[in-house]
Amino acid sequence: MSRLIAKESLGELVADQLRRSIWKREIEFGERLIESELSEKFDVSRNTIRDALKILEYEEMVVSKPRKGTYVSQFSKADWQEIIELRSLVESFAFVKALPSLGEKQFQDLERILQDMKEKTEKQIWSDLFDLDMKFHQYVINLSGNSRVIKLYDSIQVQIRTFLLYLDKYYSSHEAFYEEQKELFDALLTKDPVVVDEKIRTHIEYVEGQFLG
Amino acid sequence: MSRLIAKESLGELVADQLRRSIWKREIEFGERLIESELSEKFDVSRNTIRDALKILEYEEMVVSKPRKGTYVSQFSKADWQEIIELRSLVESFAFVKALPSLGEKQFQDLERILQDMKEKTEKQIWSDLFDLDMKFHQYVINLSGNSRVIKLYDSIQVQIRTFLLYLDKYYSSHEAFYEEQKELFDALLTKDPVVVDEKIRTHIEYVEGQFLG
DNA sequence: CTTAAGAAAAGTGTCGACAATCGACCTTAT
DNA sequence: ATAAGGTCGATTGTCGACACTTTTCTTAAG
Repeated sequence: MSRLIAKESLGELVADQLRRSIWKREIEFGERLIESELSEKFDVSRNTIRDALKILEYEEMVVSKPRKGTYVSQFSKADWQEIIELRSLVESFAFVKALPSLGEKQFQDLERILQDMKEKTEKQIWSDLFDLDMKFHQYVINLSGNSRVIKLYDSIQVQIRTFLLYLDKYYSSHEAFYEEQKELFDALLTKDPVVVDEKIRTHIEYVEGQFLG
Repeated sequence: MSRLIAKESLGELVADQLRRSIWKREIEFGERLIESELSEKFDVSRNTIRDALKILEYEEMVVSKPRKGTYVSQFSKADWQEIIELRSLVESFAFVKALPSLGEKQFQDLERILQDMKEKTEKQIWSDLFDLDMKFHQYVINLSGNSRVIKLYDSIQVQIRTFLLYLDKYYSSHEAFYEEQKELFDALLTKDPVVVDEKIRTHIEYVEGQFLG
């Protein structure tokens, strides 16, 4: 990944921290982020903070109104629908496009991730389970080979991660979550574009849609 | 300067200027952009220039390597294929999604744009023709109602505009360009999702694909 | 000549300070 | 009591300066 080649800039580092803080709920949704405060807290210049906020803004994790300030995004149901719609579109496209690149090795890698998920399912550790889920999807997307789609998905995924954090309150069964993923894996095994496309859409709808009554 | 109207930040303003400069070929593809030079040229601080460059980077109009500098993007054929692929995906989705919102008024608006295109076609003014083409597509996309898709398309469109500027060297017939657009309009009139989806994909392929032998 | 090492120049990353703007509070006249 | 208008503190927008990295130039040895 490009991030490993070029050591992250200070701004990206701060953005990572902030993102995690949001995920951990140390920062509330809708909360206002004040540059000078953050500047002091992270012990970097306000300028660097602004860089970080711009990254988060690109990911739609924060919204900033000129001369008003920047606030942590509050996702409405309409927002989630938009995100899911976009994710579904991009992901089904990328998955189908990745099919030709799925060989022995790739399936083994994916199976390993699935295996890890099974463990985490037994241990009931939601956050790890989500991370693995994202890893699984990202792995396939990367095989699609369209760098712009990959980059786009990266930013969608940040939002998805935020969404899944909400989900754990509503989504009761770890096992069902795992089973769903397994079915997706099986769909990939068929290497049939129509099957995969169909499965992706129902998968996303199943995993995420049920929250949006 | 007395830009009292300026809702846009100084950075965005500079980004606009730079974008145009690239389109006008006042700045070459692949050229290195030096912050301090631009800072002097536009008479703003280097910090503001950095903001502008970040915007352009988001649009993929420039590429910047940490501590190395930022360069105007040089699009390879592979890049164009990626862009066209992504455009095709996003646009066919958005067009179909916009169908229910297409009423009397909307068709009239579109017809007017088409009319303008006809004029420009006769006058053989490529750049205006392209602008109208983009306006047409954007109009429909906006009706799709998914703000994330709209935002995504905005950034794709900047690249498309750059592409079309290349195209005019290879694309000889103004009339054919107009006729294609007219067919797209007719497809919309049917309000049939399958027809529209199909037409969008062939339209984009036709207009842009032929350049990529 | 070619190449390597090191000095100088150029350019980017980061910082603290000042200016412009916004929002809350207070005053005052109806 | 309330609404228009003014004042002040808080916060963002913009700037110039310095630190550090990369590139270029110089020069001397092989």
